[in-house]
Amino acid sequence: MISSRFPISLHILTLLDDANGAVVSSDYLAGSININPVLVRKEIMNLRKHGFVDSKEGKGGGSFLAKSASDINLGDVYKSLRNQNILGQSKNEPNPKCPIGKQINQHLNTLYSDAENALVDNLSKQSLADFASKFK
Amino acid sequence: MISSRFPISLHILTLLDDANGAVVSSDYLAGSININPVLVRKEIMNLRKHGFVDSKEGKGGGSFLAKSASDINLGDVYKSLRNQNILGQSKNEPNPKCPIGKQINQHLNTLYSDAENALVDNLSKQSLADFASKFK
DNA sequence: TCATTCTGTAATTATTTTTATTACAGTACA
DNA sequence: TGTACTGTAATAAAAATAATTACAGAATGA
Repeated sequence: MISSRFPISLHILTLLDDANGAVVSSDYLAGSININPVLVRKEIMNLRKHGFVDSKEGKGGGSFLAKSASDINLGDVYKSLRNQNILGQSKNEPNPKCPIGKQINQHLNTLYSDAENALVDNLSKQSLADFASKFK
Repeated sequence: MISSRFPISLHILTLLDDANGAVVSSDYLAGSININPVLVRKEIMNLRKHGFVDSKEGKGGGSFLAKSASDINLGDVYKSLRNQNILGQSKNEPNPKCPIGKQINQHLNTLYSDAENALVDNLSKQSLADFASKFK
């Protein structure tokens, strides 16, 4: 299943788009998503690192989109969440003495990265603006 | 990340293909995958339910492919693992008082099922025979 | 026929991953 | 200079996964 971080990130971005440039606090975001504010701040940290949002510290601070919603594409958001290669990464360690087990991870990884590319390509067809427009 | 059940199922199927019709015990499978035999038997139960494999009880028993490896396609294997719709299914319950939160799951689900279709279509390009041939 | 070697399956426990909570330093505003 | 935020670490709680134990039932073959 797509990491639950993806819906959180998308939710944040959608709310920020909805705020129309206004600064939004992590507490407000957490309230809408219904998760802990610290988790929100962690996701924002990632979104900021990837240039999707920016934040302002201190009183009256919060986050806002760092670029136009039409310049943020959902495939890129998805990709921003992977450490290396999200989808597969079999952490399982098959028996190296088995001729199949020995090489299966290598083949699985190829399979996964192809499949994941197809998924990302699909997500990339949509911008945050497209997605957010569904709420209007 | 794709459920870790997918690699397990694929591993099982690949080993059964490799066995060339011979009956393979869940202990042997578990040994190659390096997981608990009971987990293997559970996956086999699912694979059997979907007609990919069949099993023989009792002494000398085990599992074997129920159809030709070229008639088993990886997209179908993937699909056999989902309860309803694997990928997304935001279990998160956003705040219903928030105009965005209220409807986001509905939009996420659409997004997910499109993306998942793209992924499954990609996997469907490959049969078990194609996959297994990489090991030779 | 009966000991043996399997499967099927439930119940329980252990482990890992995910999420929430607490805490507090630092920043900016008024 | 108090207040309302962010940033971040550390810890605890909860949930999801996986392993283990256990045992009934099926098929085989000595």
